[in-house]
Amino acid sequence: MAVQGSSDILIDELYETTYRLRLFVEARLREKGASVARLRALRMLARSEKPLRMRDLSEMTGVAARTTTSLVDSLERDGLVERVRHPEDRRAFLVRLTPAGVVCHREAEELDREALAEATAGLDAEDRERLRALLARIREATG
Amino acid sequence: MAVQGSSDILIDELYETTYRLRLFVEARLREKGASVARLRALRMLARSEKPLRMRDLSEMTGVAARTTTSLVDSLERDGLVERVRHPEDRRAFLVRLTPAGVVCHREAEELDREALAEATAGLDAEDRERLRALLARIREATG
DNA sequence: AACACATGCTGAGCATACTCACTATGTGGA
DNA sequence: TCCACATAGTGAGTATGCTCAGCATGTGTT
Repeated sequence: MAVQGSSDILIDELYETTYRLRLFVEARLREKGASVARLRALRMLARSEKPLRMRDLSEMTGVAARTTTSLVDSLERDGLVERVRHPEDRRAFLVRLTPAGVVCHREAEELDREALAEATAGLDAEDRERLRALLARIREATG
Repeated sequence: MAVQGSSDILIDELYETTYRLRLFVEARLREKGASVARLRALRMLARSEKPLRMRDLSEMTGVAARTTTSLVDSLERDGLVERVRHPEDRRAFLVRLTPAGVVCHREAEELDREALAEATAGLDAEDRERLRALLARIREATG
């Protein structure tokens, strides 16, 4: 019982830490019209040599296809990406960064790096390895 | 640069771990018509001697007042809680568990304990303390 | 008593995620 | 060739969170 009680608290702290970290990063990204979800998509588009299909973007960012539709809608409204018909597959769209999207990505990436470095400043290399190992053990247990 | 790159990965792992853990727990709670958000509210109502004001429930669960309104709407639709007018403050409602809510809470609490114990089964007491300390250091850096 | 301000809750609207159902299109086998 | 099945994207609906605006009510001050 005492052991179970202690995992409750531990997991609460894990949730709380992740939540606060997210707020911390979101607050900085918002200044440049970005967000964690947006940055993930912009990053994949920037890394890719060629425009990406919606499907590929979904898989690379790790969210459901439907979520990508909404996200790309919003990025497109803001002029950061554009959808182009796939030249060979008429079902598909290709998504690519606009010049404004390239700029937004670059700035957001910089802010993200700064924020994450700041958030983990209290951890040295050994701490990071230790944390990584502990998190990996939880992931193993949760499939 | 290498250091910043490594915090990226570390934080991604933190997000990923929390996300998967959430799915793991949600899947179990769903069987009983509960969820993480619902359980948090049911738990506070169960712990309290007296019915709680919406405001108090918000503070105890750590979410915005508006979020509590929607959550209580949903719990009320499912017959797990009920709103009663506050006898002295006509602006306020008191929220209390119904008998069905008491049962749902008890079952969800049990499933939650099991799931969390399972998720953290790979960690001994020392690991937990270490993880807790590392998380605390991130929280310190993020305000 | 009356006004100013604070508090309690909810409507409206947004962001991020999900599932399920559907349309349009591609593809492989009979 | 044509039918069955798979795949690409999105509409509809839901859950969980947020902010801002607004109404009703409480409270304290003059």
